[in-house]
Amino acid sequence: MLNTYIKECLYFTTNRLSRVITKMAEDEFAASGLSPTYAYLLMAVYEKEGISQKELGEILHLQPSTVTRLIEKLAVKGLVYNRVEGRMSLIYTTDKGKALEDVIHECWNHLRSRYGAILGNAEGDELSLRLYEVSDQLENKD
Amino acid sequence: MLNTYIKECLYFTTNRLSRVITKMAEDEFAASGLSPTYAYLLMAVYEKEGISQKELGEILHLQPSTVTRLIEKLAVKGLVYNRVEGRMSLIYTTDKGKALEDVIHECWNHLRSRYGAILGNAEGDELSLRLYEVSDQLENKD
DNA sequence: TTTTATTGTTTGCACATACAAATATAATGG
DNA sequence: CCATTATATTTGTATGTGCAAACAATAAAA
Repeated sequence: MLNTYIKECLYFTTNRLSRVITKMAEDEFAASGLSPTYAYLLMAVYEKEGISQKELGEILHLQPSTVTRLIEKLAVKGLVYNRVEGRMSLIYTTDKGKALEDVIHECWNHLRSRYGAILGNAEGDELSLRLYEVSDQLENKD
Repeated sequence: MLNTYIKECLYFTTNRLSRVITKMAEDEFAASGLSPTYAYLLMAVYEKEGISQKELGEILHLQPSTVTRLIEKLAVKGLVYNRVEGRMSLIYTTDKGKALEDVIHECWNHLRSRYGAILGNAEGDELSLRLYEVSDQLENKD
């Protein structure tokens, strides 16, 4: 049965969940005017003003080229700027960017409690952590 | 700490896992000359020759427009053709498409045992099933 | 039967992400 | 100090996916 193939395939089920949860996240983060990935990037910059793109890529687990593009767009929106330091480009939030911090945090909380309400709060967090670890395993023991 | 935000966010961890497993799947399905999604679509057609696009979308949990595009490309490769029946377009495999059945099945097995070797076979299947259910919950109880 | 609503598919557009190659800067070995 | 290698970023290009609107065909209602 195909259903079996599909339900038993981590590729498939992960991607399906990814589509579902992305939609939910976009919905919640809409209040900030950003898509979720941009919001997360911004959060990383709040935590460390002057963070390098390489570090951002490591935290968000995104390719360097992707980080370049994300920052480009955030810069166009005037939320972030970069200062080139040697071969690195260091990222800082603008005042306009800083002004979003609370909103973004709110969105994050909403999202978390939205799926928490459905899955159970503990279960949601536990699943999330599990997925994080599974990614690690699959990436490294390869 | 941002790390907490990230590890505790199902949006984030799911998408990360999605990128990791997709890469692995693309790697394994390369032997078939198809990316994984195309291979799955083809598997669905093997199971039911003359399946409608709507059904395909439901099985694969993809939007109709996406299914249209997938089929377009499979048709260009000569693996599939469609017969318009009223307002529906019914999909059939060509001989060339049928010739891939075994290869695709092999790829599927390889993929499954590759992550099974890392996560444990039972754990892999169990996780996959769990993600399937979680998707259902998030999609419906909304 | 003509009009209206519903359903299945397609088209136009947009976006997130990746890979590979190019570029630019720094570090290291001769 | 120069030549080579390593590192960080950018650019060009491609892909999978979605949404919204258009289209086509059937069904339901008037």
